Formats: sequence, C-alpha cells, structure tokens
Amino acid sequence: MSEAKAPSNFIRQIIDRDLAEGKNDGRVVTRFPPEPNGYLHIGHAKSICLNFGIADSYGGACHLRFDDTNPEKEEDQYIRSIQRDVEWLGFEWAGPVRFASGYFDQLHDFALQLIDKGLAYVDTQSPEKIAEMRGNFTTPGQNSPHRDRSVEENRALFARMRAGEFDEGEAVLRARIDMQSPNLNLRDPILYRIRKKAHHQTGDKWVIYPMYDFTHPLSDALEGITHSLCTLEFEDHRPLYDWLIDNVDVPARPRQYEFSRLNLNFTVTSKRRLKLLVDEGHVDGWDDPRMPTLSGLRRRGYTPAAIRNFCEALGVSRADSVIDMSVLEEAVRDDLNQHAPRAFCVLNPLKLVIENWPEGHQETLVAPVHPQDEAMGSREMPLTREVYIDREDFREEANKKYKRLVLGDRVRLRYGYVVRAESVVRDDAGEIVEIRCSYDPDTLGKNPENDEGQGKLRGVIHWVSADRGVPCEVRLYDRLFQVANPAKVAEGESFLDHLNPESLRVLSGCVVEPGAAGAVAETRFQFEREGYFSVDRDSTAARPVFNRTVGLRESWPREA
RNA sequence: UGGGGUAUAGCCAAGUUGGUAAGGCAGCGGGUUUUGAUCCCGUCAUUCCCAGGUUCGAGUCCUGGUACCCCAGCCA
Repeated sequence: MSEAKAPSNFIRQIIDRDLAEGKNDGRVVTRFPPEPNGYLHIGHAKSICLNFGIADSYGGACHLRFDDTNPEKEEDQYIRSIQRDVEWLGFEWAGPVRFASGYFDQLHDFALQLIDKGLAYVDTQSPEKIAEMRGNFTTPGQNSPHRDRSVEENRALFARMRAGEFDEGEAVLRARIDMQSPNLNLRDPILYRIRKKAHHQTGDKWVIYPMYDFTHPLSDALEGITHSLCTLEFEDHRPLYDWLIDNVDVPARPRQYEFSRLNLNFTVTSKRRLKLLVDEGHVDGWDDPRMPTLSGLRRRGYTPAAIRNFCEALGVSRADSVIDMSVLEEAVRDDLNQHAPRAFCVLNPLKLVIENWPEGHQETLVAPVHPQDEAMGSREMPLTREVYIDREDFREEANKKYKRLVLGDRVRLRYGYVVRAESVVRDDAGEIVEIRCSYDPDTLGKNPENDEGQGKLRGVIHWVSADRGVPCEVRLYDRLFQVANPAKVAEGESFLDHLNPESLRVLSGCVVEPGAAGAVAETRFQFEREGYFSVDRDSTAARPVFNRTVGLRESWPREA
C-alpha cells in the first residue's frame, strides 16, 4: 500500500476529458470547503486527499475555503483546528485561507441581480407558512402570495432586511424558480435569511446571511474553481447550483461532481454526534485518541502518511460503502512498521531474577533501532540481575506451540542471553510474584552449544531491566462503539447506548526501556511484540505516558 | 408516496467502442525470521442484485423487476 499511485477514478476521468477538450484553459482548480462548526474527521480526510491530491497531480490549485454562512454554529477555535489539521496532513492550499464571508459584498450584488431579473423576491410569510406552502414528496408546492412583487418592491424590502428593519423569521429572499418542481430544492429556495448575530469574521456588519445553496456555487465561480467536488447528498442541489451559475453574471463556469462519503464501522463520523460525545464528556475532548477526528487519530499515533495512504487505497466512487476499521489500522501498521523505532516496554511486569548473574553487575547490550533498517542506528539497553518480563510470557506448563518461557525450559531474552526458568516464588495468595532463572553466558548473539538434545529454543521474549527501566503508563484503546453501525438505533435508543465501556484501559504499572523514556509527545515507537505506541502529550520524562495506536497483527493459535 | 442515486468476493474497487472478471484489505496454505511482527511465495468470483431478451459472444446493450441510500432546515 505504500506509495500508492493515484488510481483512476471517475472524477479523474472527467478531468482528463475536460483537459482533452481544452476546457477551463487547461486549469484545474478544486477547493476544500469545511464549515467551521466542528473538528475535521477521517471522512473529511477523504475529501481533503481527493481535492488536494487532484490539484497536485494536475499541476492545479486547491483552495481552503471556510463555508461560514451560519454565525450561529461557527466558532473561531474550529477555524484554527481545521487549518492545523489540513497542514498536519501535509497539504498546502493555494493562496490565502479564504472565507465565503469574504464574498458577502459580492454575494449581495448577485442577489440584487436576481431581483432585478425578476428571479428573486422577498417573502414575508412566516417560516411555518413557507414550509407548508412548499408541499412535500407527493404534493406540489403553492406559490407564495409575495411571489409576484415588483422589482422595486423587492429591492426596497431586501434593503430593509439588510438594514435590520425585520426580525429573524420575518422575511427571507427567495429564488423564483418552480414551486411545482419534483425537486424540492427548486421550489423557490431561500437565498438569504435574517440572523441578528455577530459573525466571527464580519462582526456585526451583516444581519442577513446567505444560505449554502446560494453561497457555494457563486463562491466557486468567484474563485475560478473548475471542479467542485462534494458528497452524494448534494446531488439534488446540483440543478440549483447550475441555475445560479446560469442566472448570475459570474466570471467562471464551475461544475459540481459528487462522490460517496467515507463511512467507517464501529465509530461515528457526523459532526453532530462527535460534538455530543465531547459535550457530554463521553470522551476526553475532540482529540481523545478514540475519536475518529484527525486530531484524535494524531494523538492516537496515526501518521499523516498513514491517513493519506488509507484514503488513496479507498478509491473514489458513487456507491455507498462502509470501510472496515481494519483497513485504517493496516494503513498505520504499514507506515509505522517501516518508520517507527523499536523499543521494549513491559505492560504487565513479572520479575525475573537471574540467579547466576553477579549481584550489582550491569551489562550494556546493543540492539538495532530497526531490525530491517540499519540506517536507523542502534540503541543501548542495560541488562541487570533482575529484569521484568510480561506475565503473559510465562507459564508453568504449556504445549509446544507456546513460544515463550515455561518452567524448566529456555527462552531468549531478545538481543540478550538465553535463560532457563528454574523455579517460581509465590505470595501468600499463591500468585506467582517472581521467577528464578539461570542464564547461559555463552549465548549472546549465538545459539547455545551443548544443546543437550533439547531442540530449539521455545522463543524470544522482550524484557526491561528492573533497576534501569522507567515506570510508565500505557493507555490501551479499543473501538469506541460495540456495534458496527452505532448510528443505526432502535426506537427510543441513542447511539450513546452502544458506547463501548472498555474503549479505554489504563495500565499504570508498566516499565519501558530507559532509552525511550524521554521522548517528546507524538514520538512513535514499535514496542516489540506489543504494537505501535505514541507518546501522549500528558507524558513527562519522569512519568512517560504512551498511547497504543494499534497492536501488532497477531496470528497464533489461541489454544497454545 | 414524487424526485435523485447505487448494486462486481467478507470489506473497498477497476472494468469506458460488447471479446471471455485488475488491485488493495481480510482469509487460507507454505517459506524465511533473535518481534507469534515484517518480508517472500502460492491460493482466494465458471461469474458481476434478479428474471427475460438481443448477439457467435453480455459485468458491459434492451425490457421488466428487487434491494439499499439521499431529499420535505430560514443547517452545511
């Protein structure tokens, strides 16, 4: 999956054809248009990768434009987080950060044009009345009694709307299209509504705000966007998009194309639901490592490359789909396997005492940072008489499929010596608290001679010096929801009912090799035989905290 | 219910003038291995939602069905 070359998809084919026909003077300009009302999530990553990826490979440009036409839902903090996430993913937008609100003056002029052409009118009916008159799937709409107001009257009324002479809900500007249309979006859609709320960009300059349907196509045209890519649910809006482009004097002719959005199982990707998880405290914020937000995935340890490769591997189509979480996980493993330095960390420590190792003696062993990449250098690991191994790596008895330490048998301490478990020490409750073993001094970097006919070593396990290892915390994550499609709920249920109560498990008594203890936040490791981990921002040198990004792929008989 | 879409393997997805089903993930079998990882090799759709039809030949064309998704915000 690494370095996947952008595969063919229907959008690229459209662009190829446009280019062949000489459309748009050979320019390709796309845009990523988030509304700043939440954090970006993995679904947005697909759109980002598509839009920026296309601009890149066609030598075009991709704009970052905030679709900020609703001051009630939007906040400045989201603007900052969105920019940060796009940059983190590794994309660079062409020109300045743009805002639909930056076009409010021009948009207002476009509205005037429509009024003058008799294609827009001010409706002073109540919101309820307007909804009622719009009809429904089976019933055609009815014309508003205000539909045939004169241009002068509409001009005057619209000016009064802008001047704040109406309260919210008292008047709207509507396109004059077709109340009979089977497409509800064409039944005289609302273009402007009144919102007496300060806007994060324009302050209190406006009390009328343009709707998405009006703003989007015209903003695209103003920016010279050639291919306006959006998700399937906007398909029904395309006739309106085209109607506006055709009826307003704009400098360009953008085209909208729709693709299916990304769905991942065992999580939710809707800003509404994600915001609820945050607001009600079910997670630790937008960047909780269990969240499918880009900032959550980042804190979890995902790399930009992993996410980009993932999106590349998905493809782009118009079919509804749900991608298995395993595909995302495989994408990080693939990237981290190649690039993450290796380290040892014992998650559930069990003391192992090497009885024939001199008291107080310490030896420094050398191990590669990455066994398949010498260029990454080597690391030093102190070995002392007492070390910790994982409880899971020891059994008093086991069949031969168990490739770890068994009482009376031998195993290699990885990058160190071969040890034999001689006896166990128990506490009053009968639980094993210590393993006593012996080591073979002649097994560093080589297999034991005089094998006493005992066959091959059972296996290799990781370890950390008890004296030199650093106590640390490890946070293990599991899927946030217990069901594949949390959004699908029965009567009276909430998606929150499907939250996985064990999505976070904190292990506080772990021990990591000293060389990995001082790493700064977001440093990623492969803890050998355990998985991929990332230093959390809560981490300190004295008390490191690691997030498990994803486990190693495991394939061994559960019955061993 | 009117309109707009989509159906190719467990999950994605190529397939564009009809010429005999790419690739990835998952799975399965084997090899290498001081990580039960990685890596390597092999395997994995007689069939493309269903039923008819046209054709020497249909995932691709025609007819008729079926299933699922989106739309009735002064949200985007």
